[in-house]
Amino acid sequence: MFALIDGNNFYVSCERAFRPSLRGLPVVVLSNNDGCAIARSDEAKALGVKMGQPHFEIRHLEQSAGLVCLSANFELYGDISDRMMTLAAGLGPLQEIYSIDESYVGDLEGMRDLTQRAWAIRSRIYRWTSIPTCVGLAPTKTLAKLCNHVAKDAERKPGSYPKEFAQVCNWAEMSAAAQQDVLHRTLASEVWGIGRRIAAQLSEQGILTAWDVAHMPATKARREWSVVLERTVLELQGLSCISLEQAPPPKKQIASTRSFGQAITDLPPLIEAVSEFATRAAEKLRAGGQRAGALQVFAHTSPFRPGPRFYRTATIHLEPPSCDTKVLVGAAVAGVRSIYAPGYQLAKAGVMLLDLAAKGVEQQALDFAAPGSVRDQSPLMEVMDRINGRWGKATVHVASTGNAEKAVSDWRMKQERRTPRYTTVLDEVPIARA
DNA sequence: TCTGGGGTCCTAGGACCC
DNA sequence: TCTGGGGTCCTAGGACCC
Repeated sequence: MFALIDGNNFYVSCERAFRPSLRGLPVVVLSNNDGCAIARSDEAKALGVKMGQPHFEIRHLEQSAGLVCLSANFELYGDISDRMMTLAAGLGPLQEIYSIDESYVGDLEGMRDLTQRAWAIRSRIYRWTSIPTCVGLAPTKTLAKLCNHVAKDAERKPGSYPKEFAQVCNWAEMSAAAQQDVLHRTLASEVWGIGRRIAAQLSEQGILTAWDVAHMPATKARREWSVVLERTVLELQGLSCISLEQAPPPKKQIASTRSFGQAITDLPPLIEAVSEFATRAAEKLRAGGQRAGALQVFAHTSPFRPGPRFYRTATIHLEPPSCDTKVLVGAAVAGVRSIYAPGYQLAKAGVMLLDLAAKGVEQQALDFAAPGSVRDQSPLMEVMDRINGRWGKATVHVASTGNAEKAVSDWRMKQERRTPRYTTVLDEVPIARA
Protein backbone atom coordinates (compact mmCIF):
# COMPACT_ATOMS: atom_id res chain seq x y z
CA MET A 1 0.00 0.00 0.00
CA PHE A 2 1.02 3.52 -0.80
CA ALA A 3 -0.17 6.87 0.46
CA LEU A 4 0.18 10.06 -1.53
CA ILE A 5 0.03 13.16 0.64
CA ASP A 6 -0.22 16.37 -1.31
CA GLY A 7 -0.56 20.01 -0.29
CA ASN A 8 -3.57 21.77 -1.79
CA ASN A 9 -2.71 24.75 -4.01
CA PHE A 10 0.61 24.57 -2.23
CA TYR A 11 2.27 27.92 -2.96
CA VAL A 12 -0.98 29.78 -2.32
CA SER A 13 -1.47 27.87 0.93
CA CYS A 14 2.08 28.84 2.00
CA GLU A 15 1.31 32.51 1.38
CA ARG A 16 -1.93 32.17 3.32
CA ALA A 17 -0.10 30.57 6.24
CA PHE A 18 1.60 33.90 6.81
CA ARG A 19 -1.22 36.13 5.57
CA PRO A 20 -4.48 34.66 6.79
CA SER A 21 -6.30 37.66 5.33
CA LEU A 22 -5.81 36.02 1.93
CA ARG A 23 -8.14 33.16 2.87
CA GLY A 24 -11.31 33.17 0.83
CA LEU A 25 -9.83 35.53 -1.76
CA PRO A 26 -8.84 34.57 -5.31
CA VAL A 27 -5.03 34.36 -5.15
CA VAL A 28 -2.38 33.35 -7.64
CA VAL A 29 1.38 33.00 -7.25
CA LEU A 30 3.39 34.19 -10.23
CA SER A 31 6.55 32.73 -11.73
CA ASN A 32 9.91 34.41 -12.04
CA ASN A 33 9.63 37.98 -13.38
CA ASP A 34 5.93 37.73 -12.53
CA GLY A 35 5.54 36.07 -15.92
CA CYS A 36 2.69 33.65 -15.44
CA ALA A 37 0.50 31.94 -12.84
CA ILE A 38 2.09 28.84 -11.29
CA ALA A 39 -0.34 28.32 -8.39
CA ARG A 40 -3.98 29.25 -7.99
CA SER A 41 -6.40 29.21 -5.10
CA ASP A 42 -9.75 27.51 -5.63
CA GLU A 43 -11.32 30.96 -5.92
CA ALA A 44 -8.84 31.92 -8.66
CA LYS A 45 -9.55 28.67 -10.50
CA ALA A 46 -13.25 29.51 -10.29
CA LEU A 47 -12.48 32.81 -12.02
CA GLY A 48 -11.08 30.81 -14.92
CA VAL A 49 -7.38 31.46 -14.32
CA LYS A 50 -5.43 28.67 -16.02
CA MET A 51 -2.17 27.06 -14.93
CA GLY A 52 0.70 28.84 -16.68
CA GLN A 53 -1.50 31.65 -17.91
CA PRO A 54 0.45 34.86 -18.55
CA HIS A 55 0.03 37.59 -15.98
CA PHE A 56 -0.96 40.20 -18.55
CA GLU A 57 -3.96 38.10 -19.56
CA ILE A 58 -5.37 37.91 -16.04
CA ARG A 59 -4.32 41.29 -14.75
CA HIS A 60 -7.76 42.79 -15.44
CA LEU A 61 -9.21 40.42 -12.82
CA GLU A 62 -7.29 42.26 -10.11
CA GLN A 63 -9.63 45.23 -10.61
CA SER A 64 -12.80 43.45 -11.65
CA ALA A 65 -12.75 40.46 -9.32
CA GLY A 66 -10.29 41.24 -6.54
CA LEU A 67 -7.70 38.75 -7.79
CA VAL A 68 -4.52 38.96 -5.70
CA CYS A 69 -1.29 38.26 -7.62
CA LEU A 70 1.85 37.50 -5.60
CA SER A 71 5.48 37.08 -6.62
CA ALA A 72 6.82 33.65 -5.77
CA ASN A 73 8.91 33.19 -2.61
CA PHE A 74 10.54 29.83 -3.16
CA GLU A 75 12.65 29.93 -0.02
CA LEU A 76 9.53 30.17 2.09
CA TYR A 77 7.86 27.33 0.19
CA GLY A 78 10.94 25.16 0.63
CA ASP A 79 10.96 25.70 4.41
CA ILE A 80 7.27 24.90 4.78
CA SER A 81 7.71 21.89 2.53
CA ASP A 82 10.42 20.51 4.81
CA ARG A 83 8.11 20.71 7.80
CA MET A 84 5.21 19.21 5.92
CA MET A 85 7.35 16.28 4.73
CA THR A 86 8.60 15.55 8.24
CA LEU A 87 5.03 15.33 9.51
CA ALA A 88 3.86 13.27 6.53
CA ALA A 89 6.64 10.75 7.19
CA GLY A 90 4.81 9.87 10.39
CA LEU A 91 2.23 7.90 8.42
CA GLY A 92 4.48 4.93 7.70
CA PRO A 93 7.96 3.43 7.60
CA LEU A 94 9.12 4.58 4.15
CA GLN A 95 8.85 7.94 2.44
CA GLU A 96 9.64 9.24 -1.01
CA ILE A 97 9.59 13.00 -1.41
CA TYR A 98 8.25 13.31 -4.91
CA SER A 99 8.03 17.07 -5.32
CA ILE A 100 7.93 20.20 -3.21
CA ASP A 101 4.34 19.51 -2.19
CA GLU A 102 3.92 15.75 -2.54
CA SER A 103 5.30 12.69 -0.85
CA TYR A 104 4.56 9.01 -1.07
CA VAL A 105 4.62 6.94 2.08
CA GLY A 106 5.05 3.22 1.55
CA ASP A 107 5.18 -0.19 3.16
CA LEU A 108 1.74 0.24 4.68
CA GLU A 109 0.54 -3.35 4.22
CA GLY A 110 -1.34 -4.70 7.15
CA MET A 111 -1.35 -1.42 9.01
CA ARG A 112 -4.45 -1.17 11.14
CA ASP A 113 -6.68 1.89 11.01
CA LEU A 114 -4.76 3.22 8.03
CA THR A 115 -7.52 5.57 6.97
CA GLN A 116 -7.87 6.91 10.50
CA ARG A 117 -4.12 7.45 10.70
CA ALA A 118 -4.22 9.34 7.43
CA TRP A 119 -6.91 11.63 8.82
CA ALA A 120 -4.80 12.21 11.93
CA ILE A 121 -1.66 13.05 9.93
CA ARG A 122 -3.64 15.35 7.72
CA SER A 123 -5.01 17.32 10.65
CA ARG A 124 -1.62 17.45 12.33
CA ILE A 125 -0.07 18.91 9.17
CA TYR A 126 -2.82 21.49 9.09
CA ARG A 127 -2.45 22.40 12.75
CA TRP A 128 1.33 22.72 12.62
CA THR A 129 1.86 24.28 9.18
CA SER A 130 -1.54 25.66 8.10
CA ILE A 131 -1.26 23.66 4.89
CA PRO A 132 -4.42 21.80 3.88
CA THR A 133 -3.66 18.43 2.31
CA CYS A 134 -5.38 15.50 0.65
CA VAL A 135 -4.40 11.86 0.99
CA GLY A 136 -4.84 9.04 -1.51
CA LEU A 137 -4.31 5.43 -0.36
CA ALA A 138 -4.01 2.51 -2.76
CA PRO A 139 -2.02 -0.61 -3.65
CA THR A 140 -0.12 1.11 -6.48
CA LYS A 141 1.37 4.56 -6.90
CA THR A 142 -0.80 5.34 -9.91
CA LEU A 143 -3.96 4.43 -8.01
CA ALA A 144 -2.78 6.38 -4.96
CA LYS A 145 -2.33 9.35 -7.23
CA LEU A 146 -5.80 8.79 -8.65
CA CYS A 147 -7.30 8.56 -5.15
CA ASN A 148 -5.52 11.77 -4.21
CA HIS A 149 -7.12 13.42 -7.24
CA VAL A 150 -10.50 12.04 -6.16
CA ALA A 151 -9.97 13.32 -2.63
CA LYS A 152 -9.31 16.82 -3.94
CA ASP A 153 -12.09 17.03 -6.51
CA ALA A 154 -14.71 15.42 -4.27
CA GLU A 155 -14.11 18.31 -1.92
CA ARG A 156 -13.93 21.25 -4.27
CA LYS A 157 -16.01 20.16 -7.27
CA PRO A 158 -19.38 19.03 -5.95
CA GLY A 159 -20.77 16.22 -8.07
CA SER A 160 -17.44 15.15 -9.53
CA TYR A 161 -16.98 12.22 -7.15
CA PRO A 162 -18.95 10.93 -4.15
CA LYS A 163 -18.55 13.25 -1.22
CA GLU A 164 -17.44 10.58 1.23
CA PHE A 165 -14.11 10.38 -0.64
CA ALA A 166 -13.24 14.02 0.04
CA GLN A 167 -9.84 14.77 1.64
CA VAL A 168 -8.88 11.18 2.37
CA CYS A 169 -9.64 8.46 -0.17
CA ASN A 170 -8.69 4.81 0.34
CA TRP A 171 -9.00 2.57 -2.72
CA ALA A 172 -8.83 -0.57 -0.61
CA GLU A 173 -11.93 0.39 1.35
CA MET A 174 -14.05 1.17 -1.70
CA SER A 175 -16.56 -1.35 -2.98
CA ALA A 176 -15.91 -2.82 -6.41
CA ALA A 177 -18.83 -0.80 -7.72
CA ALA A 178 -17.41 2.42 -6.25
CA GLN A 179 -13.99 1.68 -7.77
CA GLN A 180 -15.57 1.21 -11.20
CA ASP A 181 -17.60 4.36 -10.76
CA VAL A 182 -14.47 6.37 -9.94
CA LEU A 183 -12.61 4.96 -12.97
CA HIS A 184 -15.54 5.82 -15.22
CA ARG A 185 -15.70 9.38 -13.91
CA THR A 186 -11.98 10.01 -14.46
CA LEU A 187 -10.72 11.09 -17.87
CA ALA A 188 -7.73 9.26 -19.30
CA SER A 189 -5.82 12.54 -19.42
CA GLU A 190 -6.20 12.88 -15.65
CA VAL A 191 -4.33 9.64 -15.03
CA TRP A 192 -0.74 10.06 -13.81
CA GLY A 193 1.59 9.36 -16.73
CA ILE A 194 -0.90 10.18 -19.49
CA GLY A 195 -0.31 13.64 -20.88
CA ARG A 196 -2.02 15.61 -23.61
CA ARG A 197 -0.39 13.83 -26.54
CA ILE A 198 -1.02 10.27 -25.45
CA ALA A 199 -4.54 11.18 -24.29
CA ALA A 200 -5.34 12.50 -27.78
CA GLN A 201 -3.99 9.35 -29.41
CA LEU A 202 -5.96 7.16 -27.00
CA SER A 203 -9.18 9.05 -27.64
CA GLU A 204 -8.83 8.40 -31.37
CA GLN A 205 -9.22 4.75 -30.47
CA GLY A 206 -12.18 5.40 -28.22
CA ILE A 207 -10.15 5.11 -25.01
CA LEU A 208 -11.51 8.03 -23.07
CA THR A 209 -11.65 7.27 -19.35
CA ALA A 210 -9.43 5.73 -16.71
CA TRP A 211 -11.72 2.69 -16.88
CA ASP A 212 -10.97 2.35 -20.61
CA VAL A 213 -7.23 2.59 -19.94
CA ALA A 214 -7.40 0.04 -17.14
CA HIS A 215 -9.19 -2.37 -19.46
CA MET A 216 -7.05 -2.06 -22.56
CA PRO A 217 -4.66 -4.94 -23.10
CA ALA A 218 -1.27 -4.14 -21.58
CA THR A 219 0.40 -5.75 -24.59
CA LYS A 220 -1.36 -3.31 -26.89
CA ALA A 221 -0.25 -0.41 -24.69
CA ARG A 222 3.33 -1.58 -25.04
CA ARG A 223 3.16 -2.41 -28.73
CA GLU A 224 1.45 0.77 -29.90
CA TRP A 225 2.87 3.17 -27.32
CA SER A 226 5.60 2.24 -24.86
CA VAL A 227 6.49 0.43 -21.67
CA VAL A 228 5.53 3.60 -19.83
CA LEU A 229 1.89 3.28 -20.84
CA GLU A 230 2.01 -0.46 -20.25
CA ARG A 231 3.04 0.16 -16.66
CA THR A 232 0.25 2.69 -16.24
CA VAL A 233 -2.31 0.13 -17.46
CA LEU A 234 -1.01 -2.51 -15.07
CA GLU A 235 -0.88 -0.09 -12.16
CA LEU A 236 -4.51 0.89 -12.76
CA GLN A 237 -5.33 -2.81 -12.61
CA GLY A 238 -3.75 -2.94 -9.17
CA LEU A 239 -0.40 -4.47 -10.11
CA SER A 240 2.38 -2.40 -8.60
CA CYS A 241 5.11 -1.66 -11.19
CA ILE A 242 6.52 1.61 -9.88
CA SER A 243 8.34 1.29 -6.60
CA LEU A 244 9.09 3.76 -3.89
CA GLU A 245 12.40 5.58 -4.23
CA GLN A 246 13.57 6.51 -0.80
CA ALA A 247 17.01 7.93 -1.44
CA PRO A 248 16.85 10.10 -4.52
CA PRO A 249 19.25 8.72 -7.15
CA PRO A 250 22.17 10.99 -7.91
CA LYS A 251 21.30 13.75 -10.34
CA LYS A 252 22.12 13.25 -14.00
CA GLN A 253 21.93 16.87 -14.97
CA ILE A 254 21.60 20.22 -13.30
CA ALA A 255 20.08 23.25 -14.96
CA SER A 256 19.85 26.91 -14.15
CA THR A 257 17.84 28.89 -16.67
CA ARG A 258 15.79 32.04 -16.64
CA SER A 259 13.61 34.19 -18.83
CA PHE A 260 14.66 37.82 -18.84
CA GLY A 261 12.29 40.49 -17.64
CA GLN A 262 13.38 42.54 -20.60
CA ALA A 263 14.92 41.13 -23.74
CA ILE A 264 18.71 41.28 -23.99
CA THR A 265 20.54 42.13 -27.20
CA ASP A 266 24.09 42.92 -26.06
CA LEU A 267 26.82 40.53 -25.06
CA PRO A 268 27.87 41.98 -21.66
CA PRO A 269 24.51 41.52 -19.90
CA LEU A 270 24.25 38.09 -21.47
CA ILE A 271 27.65 37.17 -20.04
CA GLU A 272 26.56 38.49 -16.67
CA ALA A 273 23.38 36.41 -16.74
CA VAL A 274 25.13 33.25 -17.87
CA SER A 275 27.78 33.68 -15.16
CA GLU A 276 25.02 33.86 -12.61
CA PHE A 277 23.43 30.67 -13.96
CA ALA A 278 26.75 28.84 -13.94
CA THR A 279 27.32 29.95 -10.34
CA ARG A 280 23.91 28.65 -9.20
CA ALA A 281 24.40 25.40 -11.06
CA ALA A 282 27.86 24.96 -9.56
CA GLU A 283 26.45 25.41 -6.06
CA LYS A 284 23.86 22.71 -6.69
CA LEU A 285 26.60 20.51 -8.11
CA ARG A 286 28.80 20.82 -5.05
CA ALA A 287 25.84 20.37 -2.72
CA GLY A 288 25.39 16.94 -4.29
CA GLY A 289 29.10 16.13 -4.15
CA GLN A 290 29.32 15.87 -7.92
CA ARG A 291 31.46 17.08 -10.81
CA ALA A 292 30.37 17.93 -14.34
CA GLY A 293 32.03 16.50 -17.43
CA ALA A 294 30.31 18.93 -19.77
CA LEU A 295 28.52 22.23 -19.70
CA GLN A 296 25.87 23.40 -22.10
CA VAL A 297 24.90 27.01 -22.49
CA PHE A 298 21.99 28.26 -24.58
CA ALA A 299 20.22 31.50 -25.44
CA HIS A 300 17.12 32.04 -27.49
CA THR A 301 14.54 34.59 -28.59
CA SER A 302 10.93 34.47 -27.44
CA PRO A 303 8.75 31.94 -29.25
CA PHE A 304 5.82 34.30 -28.66
CA ARG A 305 7.24 37.39 -30.33
CA PRO A 306 7.68 38.18 -33.99
CA GLY A 307 11.11 39.03 -35.38
CA PRO A 308 14.20 37.05 -36.28
CA ARG A 309 14.62 33.76 -34.46
CA PHE A 310 17.74 32.80 -32.57
CA TYR A 311 18.16 29.47 -30.82
CA ARG A 312 21.68 28.31 -30.20
CA THR A 313 23.47 25.98 -27.86
CA ALA A 314 27.15 25.42 -27.16
CA THR A 315 28.50 22.37 -25.40
CA ILE A 316 31.87 22.58 -23.67
CA HIS A 317 33.58 19.44 -22.46
CA LEU A 318 35.43 19.80 -19.20
CA GLU A 319 38.63 17.89 -18.85
CA PRO A 320 39.07 17.07 -16.07
CA PRO A 321 35.48 17.17 -14.81
CA SER A 322 35.01 20.04 -12.40
CA CYS A 323 32.78 21.51 -9.71
CA ASP A 324 34.75 24.73 -9.45
CA THR A 325 32.67 27.83 -9.98
CA LYS A 326 35.54 29.59 -11.74
CA VAL A 327 35.98 26.77 -14.23
CA LEU A 328 32.24 26.49 -14.88
CA VAL A 329 31.74 30.23 -15.21
CA GLY A 330 34.73 30.37 -17.54
CA ALA A 331 33.27 27.60 -19.69
CA ALA A 332 29.83 29.20 -19.75
CA VAL A 333 31.26 32.56 -20.77
CA ALA A 334 33.43 30.99 -23.46
CA GLY A 335 30.39 29.11 -24.74
CA VAL A 336 28.09 32.10 -24.83
CA ARG A 337 30.74 34.17 -26.61
CA SER A 338 30.95 31.48 -29.27
CA ILE A 339 27.22 31.47 -30.03
CA TYR A 340 26.44 35.14 -29.54
CA ALA A 341 25.29 37.21 -32.49
CA PRO A 342 24.05 40.80 -32.33
CA GLY A 343 20.62 41.90 -33.48
CA TYR A 344 18.40 39.46 -31.61
CA GLN A 345 15.95 40.12 -28.80
CA LEU A 346 17.07 37.33 -26.49
CA ALA A 347 14.33 36.32 -24.08
CA LYS A 348 15.87 33.41 -22.24
CA ALA A 349 19.21 31.79 -21.51
CA GLY A 350 20.52 29.05 -19.32
CA VAL A 351 23.30 26.74 -18.28
CA MET A 352 23.05 22.98 -17.97
CA LEU A 353 25.64 20.72 -16.39
CA LEU A 354 25.90 17.26 -17.93
CA ASP A 355 27.88 14.04 -17.55
CA LEU A 356 27.66 14.34 -13.79
CA ALA A 357 29.72 11.99 -11.71
CA ALA A 358 30.31 11.59 -8.03
CA LYS A 359 33.44 13.27 -6.90
CA GLY A 360 35.81 10.39 -6.27
CA VAL A 361 38.32 10.03 -3.51
CA GLU A 362 41.23 10.58 -5.90
CA GLN A 363 39.72 13.84 -7.06
CA GLN A 364 39.27 15.03 -3.51
CA ALA A 365 42.91 14.24 -2.86
CA LEU A 366 43.94 16.17 -5.95
CA ASP A 367 41.93 19.16 -4.81
CA PHE A 368 44.31 19.61 -1.94
CA ALA A 369 47.44 18.33 -3.64
CA ALA A 370 49.03 21.01 -5.75
CA PRO A 371 48.76 24.54 -4.44
CA GLY A 372 48.22 26.99 -7.24
CA SER A 373 46.98 24.41 -9.70
CA VAL A 374 43.58 24.64 -11.32
CA ARG A 375 42.41 21.82 -9.13
CA ASP A 376 43.23 23.24 -5.75
CA GLN A 377 40.24 25.56 -5.67
CA SER A 378 37.80 23.35 -3.83
CA PRO A 379 38.72 24.69 -0.41
CA LEU A 380 37.92 28.16 -1.74
CA MET A 381 34.61 26.91 -3.14
CA GLU A 382 33.79 25.30 0.17
CA VAL A 383 34.44 28.54 1.99
CA MET A 384 32.30 30.41 -0.54
CA ASP A 385 29.44 27.96 -0.09
CA ARG A 386 29.64 28.28 3.67
CA ILE A 387 29.67 32.06 3.65
CA ASN A 388 26.81 32.22 1.17
CA GLY A 389 24.88 29.63 3.13
CA ARG A 390 25.29 31.63 6.30
CA TRP A 391 24.90 35.16 4.98
CA GLY A 392 22.72 34.72 1.93
CA LYS A 393 23.05 34.17 -1.78
CA ALA A 394 25.91 35.88 -3.59
CA THR A 395 27.42 37.45 -0.51
CA VAL A 396 30.66 36.28 -2.08
CA HIS A 397 30.76 35.56 -5.78
CA VAL A 398 33.01 35.08 -8.76
CA ALA A 399 33.41 38.01 -11.09
CA SER A 400 32.94 36.87 -14.64
CA THR A 401 35.05 39.26 -16.59
CA GLY A 402 38.56 39.02 -17.88
CA ASN A 403 39.06 42.62 -16.93
CA ALA A 404 39.79 42.91 -13.24
CA GLU A 405 39.54 46.69 -13.26
CA LYS A 406 36.09 46.60 -14.73
CA ALA A 407 35.06 43.96 -12.24
CA VAL A 408 36.13 46.16 -9.41
CA SER A 409 34.37 49.23 -10.78
CA ASP A 410 31.19 47.21 -11.41
CA TRP A 411 31.42 46.00 -7.89
CA ARG A 412 31.82 49.54 -6.53
CA MET A 413 28.74 50.65 -8.43
CA LYS A 414 26.75 47.81 -6.97
CA GLN A 415 28.01 48.68 -3.50
CA GLU A 416 26.52 52.11 -3.83
CA ARG A 417 23.13 50.74 -4.71
CA ARG A 418 22.98 47.81 -2.36
CA THR A 419 23.80 46.60 1.08
CA PRO A 420 27.48 45.78 1.48
CA ARG A 421 28.68 42.77 -0.45
CA TYR A 422 32.06 41.20 -0.83
CA THR A 423 33.47 39.90 -4.02
CA THR A 424 36.51 37.97 -5.15
CA VAL A 425 37.89 39.08 -8.49
CA LEU A 426 39.00 36.17 -10.61
CA ASP A 427 39.91 35.84 -14.25
CA GLU A 428 38.21 33.72 -16.83
CA VAL A 429 39.73 30.31 -17.07
CA PRO A 430 40.56 29.43 -20.67
CA ILE A 431 38.60 26.40 -21.79
CA ALA A 432 39.12 24.28 -24.87
CA ARG A 433 35.89 24.19 -26.83
CA ALA A 434 34.75 20.82 -28.08
C1' DT B 1 5.15 46.01 -22.56
C1' DC B 2 4.07 41.24 -20.49
C1' DT B 3 4.19 34.05 -21.76
C1' DG B 4 8.18 29.32 -15.58
C1' DG B 5 12.00 26.47 -14.20
C1' DG B 6 13.25 22.67 -13.22
C1' DG B 7 13.69 17.38 -13.97
C1' DT B 8 13.18 12.06 -15.77
C1' DC B 9 12.62 8.21 -18.89
C1' DC B 10 12.10 5.98 -23.37
C1' DT B 11 12.83 5.24 -28.29
C1' DA B 12 14.83 5.43 -32.72
C1' DG B 13 18.57 5.64 -35.54
C1' DG B 14 23.40 5.97 -36.70
C1' DA B 15 28.21 4.62 -36.00
C1' DC B 16 31.00 1.16 -34.97
C1' DC B 17 32.56 -3.53 -33.55
C1' DC B 18 33.31 -8.62 -34.34
C1' DT C 1 14.79 -13.47 -55.63
C1' DC C 2 18.18 -13.84 -52.19
C1' DT C 3 21.96 -9.43 -49.71
C1' DG C 4 24.60 -11.77 -41.75
C1' DG C 5 23.48 -11.16 -37.07
C1' DG C 6 24.21 -9.74 -33.39
C1' DG C 7 26.06 -6.35 -29.78
C1' DT C 8 27.26 -1.44 -27.64
C1' DC C 9 27.41 3.40 -27.31
C1' DC C 10 25.89 7.87 -28.36
C1' DT C 11 22.65 11.52 -29.58
C1' DA C 12 18.44 13.76 -30.62
C1' DG C 13 13.89 14.17 -29.87
C1' DG C 14 9.52 13.19 -27.76
C1' DA C 15 6.66 12.66 -23.87
C1' DC C 16 5.75 13.06 -19.27
C1' DC C 17 5.92 15.06 -14.32
C1' DC C 18 5.42 19.07 -10.76
